[in-house]
Amino acid sequence: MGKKIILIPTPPDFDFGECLWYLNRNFDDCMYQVGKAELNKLLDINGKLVLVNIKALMNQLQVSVSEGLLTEDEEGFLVGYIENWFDIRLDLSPFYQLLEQDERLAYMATEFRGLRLVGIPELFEAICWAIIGQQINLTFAYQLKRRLVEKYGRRIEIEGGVYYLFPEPAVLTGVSVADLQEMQFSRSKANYLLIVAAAFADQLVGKAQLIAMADLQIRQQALTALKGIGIWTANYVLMKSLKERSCIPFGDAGLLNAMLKHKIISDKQQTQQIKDFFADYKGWESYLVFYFWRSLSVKATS
DNA sequence: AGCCAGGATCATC
DNA sequence: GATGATCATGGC
Repeated sequence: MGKKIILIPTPPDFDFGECLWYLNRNFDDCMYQVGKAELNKLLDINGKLVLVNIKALMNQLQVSVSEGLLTEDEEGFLVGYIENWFDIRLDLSPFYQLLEQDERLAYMATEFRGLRLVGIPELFEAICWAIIGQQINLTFAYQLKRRLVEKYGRRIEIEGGVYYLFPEPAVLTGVSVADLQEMQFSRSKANYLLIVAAAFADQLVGKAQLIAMADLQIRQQALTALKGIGIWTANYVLMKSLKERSCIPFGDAGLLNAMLKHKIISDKQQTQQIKDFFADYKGWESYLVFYFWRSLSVKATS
């Protein structure tokens, strides 16, 4: 790998191991590779394809890149990307205090401590991933994403490993519904993906535009204006890509199962109980959702 | 075999 | 504005 190592300081309530475990839980995500205590991901930095390697040491992340030298700006971009990806610059102690007030959830504050809301910084990727994941099980969803990425995404090969970028919108606009159906996307889902790709290619939608909007409700409206994006998808995307703190993907199958599991509801129809429960987590709704999702995967006892 | 999956849309009441 | 049917396909 590259000679230069970039250091990113991390706060006390940050645990890279917990984040890695989440990334690697039971699924096969093609957008990164988790190794033993390290993470590799291909990034497009200012037009350069750069394989990034991340490890944790003491209170910092050690980041090295495959390409020779990055300019100061490019390095700044990379650091910002990683800080955003792992939501590093956030004090989680208020959230843990809230969890500890509920005996059903208090264990999360210790077992999951240091786990950050792992995001999807690229907005286009986040939207596509949310659409892919609509109404199908995650195992199948990850398969679909892999087929899409391996067919239409840019790639590099380094030391025998193959690493991918998520496909560009402009590439997907040249793809037909039938092409995607061959990969076992449903017709409607294929349609949605192409609509979103066209909107991005035409610059009708973008992360900067979304961030510039006045508030959460306006952002939700901007997203749900696109066919195929309902309120669940909008909230998922805002949580994962813009790090909105108060997004609740109501109706989410995983969220409902987690709330059943923790006996916060006894029936998936109890929408009012769900809203009431989240009312105590103002400003931390997204984190609570994320920790609920985390709770659905169980670590093997060794 | 049958229900479920990190839903959205459209028609209809 | 609420509900219900329909879509679509693999996992378990």
